[in-house]
Amino acid sequence: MSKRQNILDAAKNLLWEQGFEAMSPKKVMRLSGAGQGSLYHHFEGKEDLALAALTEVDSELRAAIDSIFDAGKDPMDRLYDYLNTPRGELQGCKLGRLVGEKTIIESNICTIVGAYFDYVCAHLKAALLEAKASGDLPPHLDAEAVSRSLAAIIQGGYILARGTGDARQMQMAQEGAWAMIEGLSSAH
Amino acid sequence: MSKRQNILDAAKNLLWEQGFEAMSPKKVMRLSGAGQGSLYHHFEGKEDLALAALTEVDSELRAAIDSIFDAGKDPMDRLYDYLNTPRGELQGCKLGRLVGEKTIIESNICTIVGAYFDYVCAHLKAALLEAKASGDLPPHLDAEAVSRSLAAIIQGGYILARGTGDARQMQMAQEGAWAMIEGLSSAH
DNA sequence: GTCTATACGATGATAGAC
DNA sequence: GTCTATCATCGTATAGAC
Repeated sequence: MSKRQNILDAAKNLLWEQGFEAMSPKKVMRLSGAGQGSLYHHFEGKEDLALAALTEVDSELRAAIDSIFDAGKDPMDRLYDYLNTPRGELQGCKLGRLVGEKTIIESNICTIVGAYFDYVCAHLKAALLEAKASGDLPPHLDAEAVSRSLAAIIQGGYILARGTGDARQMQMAQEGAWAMIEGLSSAH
Repeated sequence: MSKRQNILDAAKNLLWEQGFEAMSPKKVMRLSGAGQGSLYHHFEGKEDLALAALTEVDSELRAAIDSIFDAGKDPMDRLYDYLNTPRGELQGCKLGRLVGEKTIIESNICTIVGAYFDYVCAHLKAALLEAKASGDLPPHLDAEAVSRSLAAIIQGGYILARGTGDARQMQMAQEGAWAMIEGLSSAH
Protein backbone atom coordinates (compact mmCIF):
# COMPACT_ATOMS: atom_id res chain seq x y z
CA MET A 1 0.00 0.00 0.00
CA SER A 2 1.23 3.50 -0.81
CA LYS A 3 2.44 5.88 1.87
CA ARG A 4 -0.20 8.31 0.75
CA GLN A 5 -2.96 5.89 1.60
CA ASN A 6 -1.27 4.98 4.87
CA ILE A 7 -1.30 8.64 5.82
CA LEU A 8 -4.91 8.98 4.76
CA ASP A 9 -5.98 5.96 6.80
CA ALA A 10 -4.14 7.22 9.86
CA ALA A 11 -5.82 10.60 9.52
CA LYS A 12 -9.24 8.95 9.24
CA ASN A 13 -8.63 6.96 12.39
CA LEU A 14 -7.41 9.95 14.35
CA LEU A 15 -10.27 12.17 13.19
CA TRP A 16 -12.67 9.48 14.28
CA GLU A 17 -11.08 8.83 17.64
CA GLN A 18 -9.79 12.24 18.66
CA GLY A 19 -11.33 14.89 16.43
CA PHE A 20 -9.69 17.46 14.18
CA GLU A 21 -7.88 19.70 16.63
CA ALA A 22 -6.33 16.73 18.38
CA MET A 23 -5.21 15.20 15.08
CA SER A 24 -1.68 16.56 14.87
CA PRO A 25 0.62 15.91 11.91
CA LYS A 26 3.01 14.25 14.34
CA LYS A 27 0.39 11.73 15.44
CA VAL A 28 -0.46 11.00 11.85
CA MET A 29 3.22 10.32 11.17
CA ARG A 30 3.55 7.98 14.12
CA LEU A 31 0.41 6.06 13.24
CA SER A 32 1.14 5.79 9.54
CA GLY A 33 4.87 5.20 9.79
CA ALA A 34 5.46 7.99 7.30
CA GLY A 35 7.94 10.79 7.75
CA GLN A 36 7.22 14.48 7.75
CA GLY A 37 8.48 14.80 4.18
CA SER A 38 5.92 12.33 2.87
CA LEU A 39 3.07 14.02 4.64
CA TYR A 40 3.84 17.48 3.30
CA HIS A 41 4.67 16.10 -0.13
CA HIS A 42 1.23 14.54 -0.56
CA PHE A 43 -0.80 17.15 1.28
CA GLU A 44 -0.52 20.86 1.65
CA GLY A 45 -1.03 20.81 5.38
CA LYS A 46 -3.24 19.62 8.16
CA GLU A 47 -6.50 20.99 6.83
CA ASP A 48 -5.87 19.68 3.32
CA LEU A 49 -5.16 16.24 4.76
CA ALA A 50 -8.31 16.27 6.84
CA LEU A 51 -10.32 17.39 3.84
CA ALA A 52 -9.06 14.45 1.78
CA ALA A 53 -9.64 11.99 4.61
CA LEU A 54 -13.16 13.22 5.30
CA THR A 55 -14.07 13.15 1.62
CA GLU A 56 -13.44 9.41 1.77
CA VAL A 57 -15.42 9.11 5.00
CA ASP A 58 -18.26 11.02 3.39
CA SER A 59 -18.42 8.50 0.53
CA GLU A 60 -18.52 5.61 2.97
CA LEU A 61 -21.32 7.14 5.03
CA ARG A 62 -23.37 7.98 1.95
CA ALA A 63 -23.06 4.40 0.76
CA ALA A 64 -24.53 3.23 4.07
CA ILE A 65 -27.35 5.77 3.76
CA ASP A 66 -28.08 4.66 0.18
CA SER A 67 -28.40 1.12 1.41
CA ILE A 68 -30.84 2.09 4.18
CA PHE A 69 -32.94 4.25 1.86
CA ASP A 70 -33.09 1.83 -1.06
CA ALA A 71 -35.84 3.22 -3.29
CA GLY A 72 -37.31 -0.24 -3.76
CA LYS A 73 -38.25 -0.48 -0.08
CA ASP A 74 -41.52 0.56 1.51
CA PRO A 75 -41.14 4.12 2.86
CA MET A 76 -42.09 3.11 6.39
CA ASP A 77 -39.49 0.35 6.24
CA ARG A 78 -36.88 2.91 5.22
CA LEU A 79 -37.75 5.04 8.24
CA TYR A 80 -37.77 2.01 10.49
CA ASP A 81 -34.38 0.88 9.25
CA TYR A 82 -32.88 4.35 9.67
CA LEU A 83 -34.15 4.54 13.23
CA ASN A 84 -33.20 0.98 14.12
CA THR A 85 -29.72 0.74 12.73
CA PRO A 86 -27.55 -0.14 15.73
CA ARG A 87 -25.43 2.87 16.67
CA GLY A 88 -23.66 1.53 19.70
CA GLU A 89 -20.41 3.44 19.63
CA LEU A 90 -19.92 6.31 21.98
CA GLN A 91 -17.66 7.83 19.37
CA GLY A 92 -20.47 9.54 17.51
CA CYS A 93 -21.09 10.25 13.84
CA LYS A 94 -17.82 10.35 11.92
CA LEU A 95 -18.79 13.67 10.40
CA GLY A 96 -21.30 15.18 12.80
CA ARG A 97 -18.99 14.79 15.78
CA LEU A 98 -16.57 17.30 14.27
CA VAL A 99 -18.79 20.36 14.13
CA GLY A 100 -18.38 20.99 17.84
CA GLU A 101 -14.89 22.27 17.07
CA LYS A 102 -14.52 25.91 16.24
CA THR A 103 -11.71 25.22 13.78
CA ILE A 104 -14.01 22.99 11.75
CA ILE A 105 -16.72 25.62 11.53
CA GLU A 106 -14.24 28.12 10.16
CA SER A 107 -12.77 25.71 7.61
CA ASN A 108 -13.89 24.19 4.32
CA ILE A 109 -14.40 20.91 6.12
CA CYS A 110 -17.70 22.19 7.38
CA THR A 111 -19.21 22.15 3.89
CA ILE A 112 -18.67 18.39 3.70
CA VAL A 113 -20.58 17.89 6.93
CA GLY A 114 -23.38 20.25 5.96
CA ALA A 115 -23.83 18.58 2.59
CA TYR A 116 -23.96 15.18 4.25
CA PHE A 117 -26.69 16.35 6.63
CA ASP A 118 -28.69 17.69 3.70
CA TYR A 119 -28.23 14.37 1.91
CA VAL A 120 -29.59 12.39 4.85
CA CYS A 121 -32.52 14.77 5.38
CA ALA A 122 -33.44 14.61 1.70
CA HIS A 123 -33.75 10.83 1.96
CA LEU A 124 -35.77 11.13 5.15
CA LYS A 125 -38.07 13.73 3.65
CA ALA A 126 -38.69 11.63 0.54
CA ALA A 127 -39.62 8.64 2.66
CA LEU A 128 -41.95 10.78 4.80
CA LEU A 129 -43.64 12.26 1.73
CA GLU A 130 -44.18 8.81 0.21
CA ALA A 131 -45.56 7.53 3.48
CA LYS A 132 -48.00 10.44 3.59
CA ALA A 133 -49.03 9.83 -0.02
CA SER A 134 -49.75 6.19 0.63
CA GLY A 135 -51.75 6.98 3.75
CA ASP A 136 -49.23 5.60 6.21
CA LEU A 137 -48.71 8.97 7.86
CA PRO A 138 -51.16 11.83 8.45
CA PRO A 139 -51.44 14.13 5.40
CA HIS A 140 -50.67 17.34 7.24
CA LEU A 141 -47.39 16.22 8.78
CA ASP A 142 -44.57 18.63 7.99
CA ALA A 143 -42.13 16.31 6.22
CA GLU A 144 -39.38 18.88 5.93
CA ALA A 145 -39.41 19.69 9.64
CA VAL A 146 -39.79 16.08 10.76
CA SER A 147 -36.89 15.02 8.54
CA ARG A 148 -34.70 17.48 10.44
CA SER A 149 -36.03 16.18 13.74
CA LEU A 150 -35.19 12.59 12.91
CA ALA A 151 -31.69 13.43 11.73
CA ALA A 152 -31.27 15.52 14.88
CA ILE A 153 -32.29 12.58 17.04
CA ILE A 154 -29.38 10.55 15.71
CA GLN A 155 -26.84 13.33 16.13
CA GLY A 156 -28.27 14.29 19.51
CA GLY A 157 -28.45 10.68 20.62
CA TYR A 158 -24.71 10.47 20.25
CA ILE A 159 -24.33 13.60 22.37
CA LEU A 160 -26.51 12.18 25.14
CA ALA A 161 -24.65 8.88 25.03
CA ARG A 162 -21.24 10.53 25.19
CA GLY A 163 -22.29 12.94 27.91
CA THR A 164 -23.66 10.24 30.15
CA GLY A 165 -21.17 7.58 29.09
CA ASP A 166 -24.10 5.31 28.41
CA ALA A 167 -24.53 3.93 24.90
CA ARG A 168 -28.13 2.92 25.65
CA GLN A 169 -29.15 6.57 25.55
CA MET A 170 -28.72 6.48 21.80
CA GLN A 171 -30.83 3.35 21.59
CA MET A 172 -33.57 4.96 23.67
CA ALA A 173 -33.56 8.10 21.54
CA GLN A 174 -33.97 5.94 18.45
CA GLU A 175 -36.75 3.86 20.04
CA GLY A 176 -38.58 6.99 21.08
CA ALA A 177 -38.35 8.32 17.56
CA TRP A 178 -39.83 5.19 16.10
CA ALA A 179 -42.52 5.13 18.80
CA MET A 180 -43.62 8.59 17.69
CA ILE A 181 -43.59 7.73 13.97
CA GLU A 182 -45.42 4.47 14.58
CA GLY A 183 -47.93 6.24 16.82
CA LEU A 184 -48.65 8.76 14.10
CA SER A 185 -49.06 5.93 11.62
CA SER A 186 -51.51 3.80 13.54
CA ALA A 187 -53.65 6.50 15.05
CA HIS A 188 -54.68 8.97 12.41
CA MET B 1 -15.44 42.69 41.00
CA SER B 2 -12.81 40.23 42.18
CA LYS B 3 -10.12 38.88 39.90
CA ARG B 4 -11.38 35.42 40.67
CA GLN B 5 -14.76 36.20 39.19
CA ASN B 6 -13.15 37.97 36.21
CA ILE B 7 -11.21 34.81 35.49
CA LEU B 8 -14.32 32.68 35.90
CA ASP B 9 -16.34 34.86 33.54
CA ALA B 10 -13.60 34.83 30.94
CA ALA B 11 -13.43 31.05 31.15
CA LYS B 12 -17.19 30.78 30.73
CA ASN B 13 -17.09 32.94 27.61
CA LEU B 14 -14.22 31.04 26.07
CA LEU B 15 -15.77 27.66 26.81
CA TRP B 16 -18.94 28.82 25.16
CA GLU B 17 -17.29 30.34 22.12
CA GLN B 18 -14.34 28.06 21.52
CA GLY B 19 -14.72 24.90 23.56
CA PHE B 20 -12.50 23.38 26.22
CA GLU B 21 -9.40 22.42 24.27
CA ALA B 22 -9.22 25.85 22.67
CA MET B 23 -9.63 27.60 26.03
CA SER B 24 -5.99 28.15 26.95
CA PRO B 25 -4.92 29.71 30.24
CA LYS B 26 -3.24 32.43 28.17
CA LYS B 27 -6.51 33.38 26.49
CA VAL B 28 -8.25 33.43 29.85
CA MET B 29 -5.59 35.80 31.14
CA ARG B 30 -5.89 38.15 28.17
CA LEU B 31 -9.68 38.23 28.35
CA SER B 32 -9.87 38.64 32.10
CA GLY B 33 -6.96 41.01 32.50
CA ALA B 34 -5.55 38.79 35.21
CA GLY B 35 -1.97 37.61 35.38
CA GLN B 36 -0.76 34.05 35.45
CA GLY B 37 -0.19 34.22 39.17
CA SER B 38 -3.82 35.05 39.88
CA LEU B 39 -5.09 32.25 37.72
CA TYR B 40 -2.98 29.58 39.35
CA HIS B 41 -3.58 31.01 42.79
CA HIS B 42 -7.35 30.64 42.52
CA PHE B 43 -7.45 27.46 40.48
CA GLU B 44 -5.30 24.39 40.36
CA GLY B 45 -5.08 24.36 36.60
CA LYS B 46 -7.04 24.43 33.42
CA GLU B 47 -9.39 21.56 34.21
CA ASP B 48 -10.12 22.84 37.69
CA LEU B 49 -10.96 26.26 36.24
CA ALA B 50 -13.25 24.76 33.62
CA LEU B 51 -14.94 22.67 36.27
CA ALA B 52 -15.68 25.74 38.37
CA ALA B 53 -16.88 27.74 35.35
CA LEU B 54 -19.14 24.96 34.11
CA THR B 55 -20.61 24.41 37.54
CA GLU B 56 -21.88 27.97 37.33
CA VAL B 57 -23.14 27.42 33.78
CA ASP B 58 -24.91 24.28 34.96
CA SER B 59 -26.79 26.27 37.60
CA GLU B 60 -27.87 28.84 35.05
CA LEU B 61 -29.11 26.24 32.60
CA ARG B 62 -31.01 24.37 35.29
CA ALA B 63 -32.72 27.57 36.35
CA ALA B 64 -33.94 28.03 32.78
CA ILE B 65 -35.16 24.43 32.69
CA ASP B 66 -36.96 24.86 36.01
CA SER B 67 -38.74 27.84 34.57
CA ILE B 68 -39.86 25.95 31.46
CA PHE B 69 -41.00 22.92 33.44
CA ASP B 70 -42.83 24.81 36.17
CA ALA B 71 -44.92 22.17 37.94
CA GLY B 72 -47.95 24.45 37.95
CA LYS B 73 -48.19 24.36 34.18
CA ASP B 74 -50.19 21.95 32.05
CA PRO B 75 -47.88 19.10 30.97
CA MET B 76 -48.54 19.70 27.27
CA ASP B 77 -47.68 23.36 27.76
CA ARG B 78 -44.41 22.36 29.36
CA LEU B 79 -43.55 20.21 26.35
CA TYR B 80 -44.63 22.95 23.99
CA ASP B 81 -42.51 25.53 25.77
CA TYR B 82 -39.46 23.27 25.80
CA LEU B 83 -39.79 22.64 22.08
CA ASN B 84 -40.56 26.25 21.20
CA THR B 85 -37.98 28.10 23.21
CA PRO B 86 -35.98 30.06 20.62
CA ARG B 87 -32.56 28.53 20.21
CA GLY B 88 -31.16 30.69 17.49
CA GLU B 89 -27.45 30.60 18.25
CA LEU B 90 -25.20 28.45 16.16
CA GLN B 91 -23.02 28.11 19.23
CA GLY B 92 -24.92 25.16 20.64
CA CYS B 93 -25.78 24.05 24.15
CA LYS B 94 -23.30 25.49 26.62
CA LEU B 95 -22.79 22.06 28.12
CA GLY B 96 -23.74 19.62 25.36
CA ARG B 97 -21.41 21.22 22.85
CA LEU B 98 -18.42 20.14 24.89
CA VAL B 99 -18.83 16.38 24.78
CA GLY B 100 -17.49 16.20 21.24
CA GLU B 101 -14.03 16.75 22.69
CA LYS B 102 -12.07 13.74 23.75
CA THR B 103 -10.48 15.59 26.65
CA ILE B 104 -13.91 16.31 28.11
CA ILE B 105 -14.97 12.69 27.96
CA GLU B 106 -11.89 11.67 29.90
CA SER B 107 -12.28 14.37 32.56
CA ASN B 108 -14.58 15.01 35.49
CA ILE B 109 -16.30 17.70 33.46
CA CYS B 110 -18.24 15.02 31.68
CA THR B 111 -20.19 14.16 34.84
CA ILE B 112 -21.61 17.69 34.94
CA VAL B 113 -22.88 17.34 31.39
CA GLY B 114 -24.28 13.87 31.95
CA ALA B 115 -26.10 14.93 35.09
CA TYR B 116 -27.58 17.92 33.28
CA PHE B 117 -28.89 15.69 30.50
CA ASP B 118 -30.48 13.40 33.06
CA TYR B 119 -32.04 16.42 34.74
CA VAL B 120 -33.63 17.62 31.51
CA CYS B 121 -34.85 14.16 30.57
CA ALA B 122 -36.40 13.66 34.01
CA HIS B 123 -38.46 16.81 33.53
CA LEU B 124 -39.46 15.72 30.03
CA LYS B 125 -40.42 12.26 31.21
CA ALA B 126 -42.53 13.64 34.05
CA ALA B 127 -44.42 15.88 31.65
CA LEU B 128 -44.96 12.99 29.23
CA LEU B 129 -46.24 10.74 32.00
CA GLU B 130 -48.66 13.39 33.24
CA ALA B 131 -49.88 13.99 29.70
CA LYS B 132 -50.49 10.28 29.28
CA ALA B 133 -52.34 10.12 32.60
CA SER B 134 -54.62 12.98 31.65
CA GLY B 135 -55.37 11.47 28.26
CA ASP B 136 -53.45 13.99 26.23
CA LEU B 137 -51.04 11.42 24.88
CA PRO B 138 -51.62 7.76 24.00
CA PRO B 139 -51.29 5.47 27.05
CA HIS B 140 -48.74 3.15 25.53
CA LEU B 141 -46.21 5.79 24.58
CA ASP B 142 -42.77 5.01 25.99
CA ALA B 143 -42.18 8.15 28.07
CA GLU B 144 -38.60 7.25 28.99
CA ALA B 145 -37.56 6.71 25.37
CA VAL B 146 -39.43 9.72 24.03
CA SER B 147 -37.89 11.95 26.68
CA ARG B 148 -34.45 10.98 25.35
CA SER B 149 -35.62 11.61 21.79
CA LEU B 150 -36.81 15.11 22.59
CA ALA B 151 -33.64 16.03 24.42
CA ALA B 152 -31.67 14.57 21.51
CA ILE B 153 -33.60 16.73 19.06
CA ILE B 154 -32.35 19.86 20.80
CA GLN B 155 -28.75 18.69 20.99
CA GLY B 156 -28.86 17.32 17.45
CA GLY B 157 -30.58 20.43 16.16
CA TYR B 158 -27.56 22.44 17.20
CA ILE B 159 -25.31 19.99 15.35
CA LEU B 160 -27.35 20.29 12.16
CA ALA B 161 -27.41 24.07 12.45
CA ARG B 162 -23.65 24.31 12.99
CA GLY B 163 -22.84 21.82 10.24
CA THR B 164 -24.95 23.63 7.67
CA GLY B 165 -24.32 27.09 9.04
CA ASP B 166 -28.06 27.61 9.05
CA ALA B 167 -29.74 28.43 12.34
CA ARG B 168 -33.16 27.60 10.91
CA GLN B 169 -32.26 23.92 10.99
CA MET B 170 -32.65 24.03 14.74
CA GLN B 171 -36.01 25.71 14.42
CA MET B 172 -37.18 23.07 11.95
CA ALA B 173 -36.03 20.25 14.19
CA GLN B 174 -38.01 21.78 17.04
CA GLU B 175 -41.09 22.30 14.88
CA GLY B 176 -40.94 18.74 13.66
CA ALA B 177 -40.74 17.52 17.23
CA TRP B 178 -43.80 19.46 18.24
CA ALA B 179 -45.61 18.31 15.09
CA MET B 180 -45.07 14.72 16.16
CA ILE B 181 -46.15 15.31 19.76
CA GLU B 182 -49.20 17.26 18.70
CA GLY B 183 -50.05 14.63 16.09
CA LEU B 184 -49.94 11.95 18.77
CA SER B 185 -52.11 14.08 20.98
CA SER B 186 -54.90 14.84 18.54
CA ALA B 187 -55.13 11.53 16.79
CA HIS B 188 -55.32 8.74 19.32
C1' DG C 1 -3.47 38.13 45.91
C1' DT C 2 -1.15 39.60 42.07
C1' DC C 3 2.74 40.10 39.14
C1' DT C 4 6.84 38.79 35.96
C1' DA C 5 10.27 35.45 34.63
C1' DT C 6 11.27 31.10 33.25
C1' DA C 7 10.77 26.19 31.66
C1' DC C 8 9.65 22.48 28.55
C1' DG C 9 6.97 19.77 25.46
C1' DA C 10 3.81 19.94 21.46
C1' DT C 11 2.27 22.06 17.23
C1' DG C 12 2.42 23.10 12.42
C1' DA C 13 5.43 23.99 8.94
C1' DT C 14 9.97 24.72 5.95
C1' DA C 15 14.71 23.39 4.05
C1' DG C 16 17.45 20.60 1.93
C1' DA C 17 19.87 15.92 1.52
C1' DC C 18 19.12 11.30 -0.55
C1' DG D 1 8.90 10.22 -2.87
C1' DT D 2 10.90 9.92 1.43
C1' DC D 3 13.89 11.22 5.07
C1' DT D 4 16.07 14.12 8.94
C1' DA D 5 17.13 18.58 10.67
C1' DT D 6 15.49 22.90 12.23
C1' DC D 7 12.25 26.67 13.48
C1' DA D 8 8.89 29.96 15.62
C1' DT D 9 4.96 29.75 18.33
C1' DC D 10 1.71 28.16 21.63
C1' DG D 11 0.08 25.60 25.75
C1' DT D 12 0.48 24.45 30.47
C1' DA D 13 2.65 25.00 34.53
C1' DT D 14 6.21 26.41 38.39
C1' DA D 15 9.18 29.84 41.01
C1' DG D 16 9.76 33.56 43.41
C1' DA D 17 9.44 38.77 44.00
C1' DC D 18 6.22 42.38 45.56
